[in-house]
Amino acid sequence: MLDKRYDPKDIENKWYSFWTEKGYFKAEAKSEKPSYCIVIPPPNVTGSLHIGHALDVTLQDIMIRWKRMSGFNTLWLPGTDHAGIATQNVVEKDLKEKGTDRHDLGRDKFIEKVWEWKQSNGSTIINQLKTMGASCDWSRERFTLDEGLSAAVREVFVRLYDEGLIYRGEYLINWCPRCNTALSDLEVEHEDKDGKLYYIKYNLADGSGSLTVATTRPETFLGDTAVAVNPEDERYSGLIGKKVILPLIEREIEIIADEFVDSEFGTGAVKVTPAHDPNDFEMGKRHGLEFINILTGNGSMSEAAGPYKGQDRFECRKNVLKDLEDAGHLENTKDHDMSVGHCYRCRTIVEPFLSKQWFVKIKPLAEEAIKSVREGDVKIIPKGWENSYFDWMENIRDWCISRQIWWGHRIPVWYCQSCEEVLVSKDDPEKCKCGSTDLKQDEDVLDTWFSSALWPFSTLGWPDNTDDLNTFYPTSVLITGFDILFFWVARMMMMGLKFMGKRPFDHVYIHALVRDEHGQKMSKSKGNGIDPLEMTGRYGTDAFRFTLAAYAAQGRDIKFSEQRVEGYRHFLNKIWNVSRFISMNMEQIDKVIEGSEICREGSGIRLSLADRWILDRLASVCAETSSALGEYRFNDAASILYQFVWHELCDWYVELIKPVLYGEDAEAKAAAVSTLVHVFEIALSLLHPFMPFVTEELWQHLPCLRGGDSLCIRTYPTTADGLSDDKSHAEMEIVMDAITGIRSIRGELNIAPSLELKAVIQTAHGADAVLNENLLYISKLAKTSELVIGNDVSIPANAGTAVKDKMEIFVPLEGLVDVEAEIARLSKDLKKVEADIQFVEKKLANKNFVDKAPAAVLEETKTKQRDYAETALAIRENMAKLKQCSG
RNA sequence: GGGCGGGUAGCUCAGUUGGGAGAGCAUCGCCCUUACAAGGCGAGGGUCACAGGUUCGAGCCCUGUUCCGCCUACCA
Repeated sequence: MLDKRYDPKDIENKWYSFWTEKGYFKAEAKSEKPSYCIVIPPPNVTGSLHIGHALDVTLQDIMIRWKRMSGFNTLWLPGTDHAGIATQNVVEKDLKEKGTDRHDLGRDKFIEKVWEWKQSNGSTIINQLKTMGASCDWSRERFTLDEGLSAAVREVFVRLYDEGLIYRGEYLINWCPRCNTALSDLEVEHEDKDGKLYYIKYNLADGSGSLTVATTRPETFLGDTAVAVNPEDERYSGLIGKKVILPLIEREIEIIADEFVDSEFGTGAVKVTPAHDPNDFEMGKRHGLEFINILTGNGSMSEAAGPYKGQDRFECRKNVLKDLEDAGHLENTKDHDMSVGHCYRCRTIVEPFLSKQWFVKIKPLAEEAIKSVREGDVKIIPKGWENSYFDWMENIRDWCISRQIWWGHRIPVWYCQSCEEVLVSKDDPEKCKCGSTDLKQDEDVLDTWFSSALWPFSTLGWPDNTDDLNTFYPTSVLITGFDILFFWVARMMMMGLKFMGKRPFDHVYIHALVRDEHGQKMSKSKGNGIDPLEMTGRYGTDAFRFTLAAYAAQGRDIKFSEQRVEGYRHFLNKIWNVSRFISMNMEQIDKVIEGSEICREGSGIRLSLADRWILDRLASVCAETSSALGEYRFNDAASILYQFVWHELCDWYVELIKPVLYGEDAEAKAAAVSTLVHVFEIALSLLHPFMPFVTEELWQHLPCLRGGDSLCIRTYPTTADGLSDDKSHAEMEIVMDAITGIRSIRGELNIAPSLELKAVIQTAHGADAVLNENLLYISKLAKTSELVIGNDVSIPANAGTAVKDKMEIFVPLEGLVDVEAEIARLSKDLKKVEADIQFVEKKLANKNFVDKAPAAVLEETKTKQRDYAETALAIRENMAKLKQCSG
């Protein structure tokens, strides 16, 4: 016998080991079955599971388990990302604590250290995925820096280079002075800040006056090589071509005219610093200006900064301002909102920095990726994200892919030290064309996202032509958060189309971001994160998973509330307990009838109304669940199942069959228990993708297993596992009306549930036959001692009443409650109905409505009018009778 | 600067072609009825942000306002 309460701990470990030992998660490289494949968004090896992963993994696992049960050759391919900068930062921090750094160690030793770190810590996140129940094929686990993937990276680099789509050049890029590396545009996070706009006065070289420029970064004036004004700006037209002298350092620069300058902004004159500002960079090129780099890689001032050399950039800003002020050159300071770029790995403010880097010429790749979505080859769900995708793709700029770090895919480019030759090669070259063996490989590594862009095919064996590749590419769906739509999804699109000639996935499902209660992104630095492992520990993985699924409405962020997890833990407990109830009653019958037999038309099994009703509901629920999952409506699927299991199966069906189970009719008992077992088994199957552990545990306790050794490979239910039956559905509703009617009278008048009541039901529209055939349901569920039912019954005078669709219910109150209370209750009801009547009659009095509304709507309204009138009349009569009694 | 999403019950959120607003939790009342008190039964609770418009009819469609969140941008 199961415990009274559900305790998830042991159960989760037990079944996860069982599944993996049996190899249920393993995909077949070749199969007759249709394939279904998801590649996991590889978490960083440095990472630990956060709630975003938890959501991501849960949704993927739901789809994978659903498809696996539905007969697909299913592959969920797991793995991790080497996360260049992040991982290097972690290991460097370790080294720092030990009083050393990577430069002391040297490149090879350092990389060795990182691999050591990876070996001992890299599986943390993988193990956490397992605790979430992820049914990945672990035999296919990949790492972005493993041998196969590295080969793919080199293949891609070389081919793009050969096609002229990869080039090297000196440009202004984003530089993180703390990580000491270039970053792509995407790796810079902008943050709005209340800044200042400083007005600096530059004297004209000829002594004829001065010119004032405005800037947010005053220290960059040290690198100014011009001042620009708009050619149309009459204020400055006489100054173009003249020179000004930079204060403090006394350098002469020219005043130039450029249309870029906005005369409205600041003073209309712009200081031009070509080596430290993207606009100025362009202007510098247009006008052939000098590029003076005033910074070093670590953010301190360079030789070119003259007296400020060696100062930190922010220290320098302070000093420059002070010196300018002292010299009378700081004319004004105004508040100015601006956005400042930060490194997405370490939050340090990034600098536009001139350096030699590798780039991907991306427009040609983007064009194909745009086309693919535009033409519906790849579907993005929800569709709203397509706009963002197009917008980004259409305005895309070349991708800086080189990083000045050590951990990553080293750029496969060698420079001959004897001649000028540049060798780009998949394999390490031994000698140059010139015969020299003195080759030096490029020091830089590739952007981590370069390798993850290849993930959907590199993990399946590419560039080799493998069975996996043939079977599983294109993959079925990519499930991820929108935060990496550009970083990753867009780039996979480009690379997949380019190198496979086919889309990487059929669907992209973009799920919400999990935020805290204030709608803030959860993050370590804010300390507002919810630890998923804490959730699984406290409530069990299944409850947590179900919560995430129930939250996952399309196109809306999740503001996570722990209370809701608690609610779903109660749901698990409910399921657990109905299972106990089933076990207890199993012994009542000799043999459980097979579900297939129960649901077979003409099987000859005598099913009760309740049996037929729950089987009808089951058929609908099977259909609705699958259709919701097919459209990625996870929250709908979850709530359909919740509603069905708790309220229909537990609250109604179990209660309805109790009288049969405790009765003497062996045949009815067998039918009821068998139906209960069947419906429960199907419900477990439907729920399994959402809550794999508890459903497996309970399924294993069921007597007649149809699907084999494990629920996770049982066939997913379809409508054929239920029995559609409109008639029973309609009849059951009549019975339920009678029960809820009596319960309502009892509840509102505070009559103890234990007290048995007499009830008189005046019926219409054939309800009498249905009710009379099902007296037992009503007497047990509504706790009645006597039931009088008919189209023409004698109505008790002093009674609580309820008016329903096809019946009027009377519960004699003699001695039970005071009549005044019931009159008060009825006048409340009457008020409600009278408002209804008013509402409907107003509509019908409107000529426009009668003329223009569709016939069906008009008819419905008229029917309502009649029904309301009847109800109101009945209530008034009942009140009158009560008043007579009391009066 | 541009774009996107949102403002629905005390809280967290659903609401799929426009026909009288729903769930879970919380609240209140009655119950320890032998699957479950992590439970059962019953009940209360909403000017669907605001203002216009289209329509016989608007939470839903259109316009504007406002508040919140996010994305994006070569905003000196």
